[in-house]
Amino acid sequence: MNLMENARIEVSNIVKAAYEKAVSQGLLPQAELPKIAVETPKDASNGDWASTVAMQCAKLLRMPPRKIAEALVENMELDGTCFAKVDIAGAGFINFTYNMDWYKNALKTAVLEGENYGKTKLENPEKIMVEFVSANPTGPMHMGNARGGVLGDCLAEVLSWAGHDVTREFYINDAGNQVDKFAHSVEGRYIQIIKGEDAIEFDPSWYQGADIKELAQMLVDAHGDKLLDMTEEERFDAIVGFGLPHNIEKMQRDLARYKITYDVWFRESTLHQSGAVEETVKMLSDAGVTYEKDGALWLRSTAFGAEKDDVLRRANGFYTYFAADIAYHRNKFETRHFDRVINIWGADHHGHVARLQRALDAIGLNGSERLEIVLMQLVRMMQGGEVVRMSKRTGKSLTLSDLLDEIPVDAARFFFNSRAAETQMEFDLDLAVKQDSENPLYYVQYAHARICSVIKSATENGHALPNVEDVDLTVLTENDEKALIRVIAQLPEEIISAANDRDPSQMNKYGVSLAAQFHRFYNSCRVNDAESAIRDARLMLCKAAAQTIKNVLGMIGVDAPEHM
RNA sequence: GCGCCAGUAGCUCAGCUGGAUAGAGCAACUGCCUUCUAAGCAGUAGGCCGGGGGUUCGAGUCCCUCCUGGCGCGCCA
Repeated sequence: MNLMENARIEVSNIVKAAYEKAVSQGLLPQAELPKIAVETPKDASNGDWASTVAMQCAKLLRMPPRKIAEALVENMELDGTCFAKVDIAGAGFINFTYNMDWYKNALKTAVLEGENYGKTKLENPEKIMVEFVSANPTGPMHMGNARGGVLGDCLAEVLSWAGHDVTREFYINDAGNQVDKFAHSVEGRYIQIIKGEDAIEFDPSWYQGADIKELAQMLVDAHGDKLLDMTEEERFDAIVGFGLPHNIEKMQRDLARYKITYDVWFRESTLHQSGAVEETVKMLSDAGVTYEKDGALWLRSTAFGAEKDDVLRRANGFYTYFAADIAYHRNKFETRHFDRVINIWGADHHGHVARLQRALDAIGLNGSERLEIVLMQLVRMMQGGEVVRMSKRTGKSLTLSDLLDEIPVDAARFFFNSRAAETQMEFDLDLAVKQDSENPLYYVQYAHARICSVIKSATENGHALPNVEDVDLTVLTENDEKALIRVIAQLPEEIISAANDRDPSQMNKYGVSLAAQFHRFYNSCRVNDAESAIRDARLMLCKAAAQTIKNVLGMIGVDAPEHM
């Protein structure tokens, strides 16, 4: 249990005990109290914790809130708790203030736990898969993938810090219509290269990106015109067999450059080959939720509240992406035994969330509870004050590797993790390139570098970091010192909250507030000029702050530089 | 038409399960380096929290409704 959670429980217990005592003295009427409301005041001058129980119960106890608060506070026992004092404010707020022991413990915990500070150990960790990006291997990754990549990677990391057993997975859509389209696009360009532009008319359904032409050229370089002699099927296999692995390797390289590595790359085609798709569709049929119409096999989605039924197997005999997706998720739950699966999807896929969950429900996998989808709004790219349209057809899209050519990886990662998934983001490339010092990332990194510099300077003056057990931490009584300790102490709860909300952007916000409090401390409290007892305690505080920043930045996947 | 997400300072956004005078950053203005990194700090200015109803001790937060913006509603993925 972390210090914050512990304090919350103590407040609740103190209030409950005080109520019992007040009742026994006849100060308050006997009643069944609701769950004691405990919160952290926004303004630290109102104490570290507050209970609004007095207002909450005014009606129930038929007394003015302040009277209730007075009766409670009179009967409160703080000995043995982490609080030094309690007082009443405003309409009847009961405010609790930490004692020095709490500060001492908080700081010591951070120092001793070091690079593990913030981690939670769960008795029953969940086995969670985070599936993210899963871009089509038919072309380069775009800016939406850039955002999804960071959100997924950071979410996975946060979940893992919160104590879960996390697997990162990339689903490769190497089957279906998109692959056919891809093959035809490359084939067309291949023929154009061999026989000339006029030999085959450009088909508007082709992908138009330069990458398609490059692939065609590579095939020409490797095989000359030999593909023309093949049957259509052989040619298709040759193109796909070369093109997809080529693209997948490129995606892996780009993602590695983006500091994302996956545990599993899962191919959709394996589901078709193994018969898992067919088998899954049969399960749905056996469950009685399908029917045939117009030569196709349909899922009775309307029975689950959807507006329309969905096709599982097309009239041409091929399974739809939806059917494969059900099979894929069945594989996640049934074959690989994940307790929970979290997918990061673009908001444009929101229509698929419910039907996939319901289809899984229908085959007994409880998708409504165990499959969670984080919907991410797509990113609007701005350049020169104009929206840059992303389009595979025109091939004009900005790719992930373009982005990384323009701005540092850490800046991109921090930026894309700075907002919750559902907020719409604008990405101004012009600003991102030049905006260095305005970027909050540098604000946080700067705090870390500053601390390292302070510690280095201490060491150079013969004051190496002492052992935390040998330092009297209770000399840290300045407001900015205590405020910094309080922020540091929040880390474990911040991580748990980010994990539970599936919102890793909370870690960015926390990192900024931590850096801000350090900068304030730095400006008001000298470390190396202070007398030795205070200097040592402040050095400990610096060490804890640096470690906390480093852990937070590490979670986001960005470096904590020692000097800038 | 239906569904999902959003609407808070000039701009980009925080605001946790309803709580105390609604907060940051950028932009503007004023101070602070003979002292550990000024990529910093302190301060000033800037707000019918989209509109209107409702719920209650108390609403930016919850409910209803309307307005505006983004995205969906394929035998594509």
